[in-house]
Amino acid sequence: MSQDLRSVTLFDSRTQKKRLLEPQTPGEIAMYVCGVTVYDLTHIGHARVFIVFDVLYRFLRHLGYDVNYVRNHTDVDDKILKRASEKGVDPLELAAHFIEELDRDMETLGIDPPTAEPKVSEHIDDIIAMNQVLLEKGHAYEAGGDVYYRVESFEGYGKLSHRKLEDMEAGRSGRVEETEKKEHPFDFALWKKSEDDQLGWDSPWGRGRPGWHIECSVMSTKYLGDTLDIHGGGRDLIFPHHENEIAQSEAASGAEPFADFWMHVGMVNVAEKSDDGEKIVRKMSKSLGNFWTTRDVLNGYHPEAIRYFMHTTLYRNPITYALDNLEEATRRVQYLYTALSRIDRTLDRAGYDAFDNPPEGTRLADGFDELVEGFMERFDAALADDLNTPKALALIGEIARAINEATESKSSPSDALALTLYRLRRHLVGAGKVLGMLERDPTQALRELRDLRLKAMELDADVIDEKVAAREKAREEKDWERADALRDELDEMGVEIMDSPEGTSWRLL
RNA sequence: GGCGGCGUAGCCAAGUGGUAAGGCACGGGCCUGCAAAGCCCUGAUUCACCGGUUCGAAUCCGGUCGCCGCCUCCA
Repeated sequence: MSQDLRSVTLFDSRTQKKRLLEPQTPGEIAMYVCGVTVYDLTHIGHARVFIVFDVLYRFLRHLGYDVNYVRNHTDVDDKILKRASEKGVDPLELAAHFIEELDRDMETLGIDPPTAEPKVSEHIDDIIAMNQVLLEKGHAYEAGGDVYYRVESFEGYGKLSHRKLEDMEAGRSGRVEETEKKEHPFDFALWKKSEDDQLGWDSPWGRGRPGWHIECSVMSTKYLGDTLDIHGGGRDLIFPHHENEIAQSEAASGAEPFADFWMHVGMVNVAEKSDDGEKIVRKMSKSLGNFWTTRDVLNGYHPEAIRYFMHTTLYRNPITYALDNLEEATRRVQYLYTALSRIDRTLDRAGYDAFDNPPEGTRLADGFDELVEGFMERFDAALADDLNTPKALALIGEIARAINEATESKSSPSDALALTLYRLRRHLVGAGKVLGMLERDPTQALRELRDLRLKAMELDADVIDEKVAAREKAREEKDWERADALRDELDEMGVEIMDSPEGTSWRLL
């Protein structure tokens, strides 16, 4: 396929510039994203990466690209071995368990499954094969059952992270593992010897297991070829993980570049109090122990609210996880779904189910032409500019405002207004789909949002409904004093009352 | 010490050479029995600070200050 697809500009971390995405095969995209080392539940830093690339995946397909999206699970790793031995379980079973948990969280978040999700444990032979190639080409050496990559053999080492081996030496200060086995302190393990009681596979160098970086080089090229159009992951993977992947892949295949675009997602920060009471904002990470699991956050907030929150900041910038921000995002999602439900209500009033085939000669209502006609183009342009989701959200907000404006009147809508509402809904839902939002039935979504709040506030919907009903009765009797007293009671509980011609509804704040 | 990023209204956050999107909060109005929701109006002569380039800079260059990330496992 090579018809006119909208051109997409992305920021490439290697060249540190925005550039036009020009896939090797027109119309097709080969994309690889580093997944998670599965020894625990995912945290929302992982969730951010998954959401960002989910949007890219959705957007590229929305434009008509055929996307081959591979995201791995690292299920063989020393952290997994450590955790498994602590718990006295089999490492591969531990990993399998956390892959299931990850799948559960990502499904809840509405992450579309990638084309393939390969695991290290299923590619040991391929890893051994790439090691052999690297050994043959002199880019690797064996040392006492281990195999190391010889960083000085690769001229471009450092080209992604923009640093030189010499510069790193200056700051190393004993932090890089030095063994007498290594020729150079920055040489890294492609294969590690396993003790008898450790997980391992037979290899030409004895029983062992893969090093950390090799699995991504192997799996990406196996599924997508020697040159990827896009390779992504969290910012913190730039060095050493992605730098090492380049060294391995380019040295093994001889093809350059390994990836045309390197995309890196900014860190999720968290605000904390330091020891002396100062407010500090710093990176969320396992090693700092200041992380929120995706599961925790999902227990308190709607998946679409989490997605909305992630979309409020450009993917490359850091984002600060804060309850206020999640709550604001929740209210925005509520606002958007409320707008959708207003359309249904208004169209129902006029007896319209849909407006696929508007009556002959029907035009848009006055004042809505510009917004309705150019919308998807503007929306696509926002995302085509390096995934500018904040701008995309602003545009979505315009549609919702227009819907609310168009549904202000309590009377039956004209044909023109019905058509306008129909088109606005299509835009809102269509744009939402690209961001992985607004795909639920509005009534259902609003109920889900409400139920989450009920749970968080430990309230019972029946109790609220009773009070609301009692207030409605009082209102019918024009007993304003009693009605207002009941509303005050509800208000105390955090329940907000909304009267409308269709009756009284409520929501939680 | 090396490399990279950021500093835009009370808060969150786009914009990166052509004269400051959007959201939240605040204030005013419409609607309402009163509210809420929704809608309308309202806020930065200014983009950390100091110089420079330019007809023109938040946007480019140099410097200063502050914050953050990577250089060790990390998404």
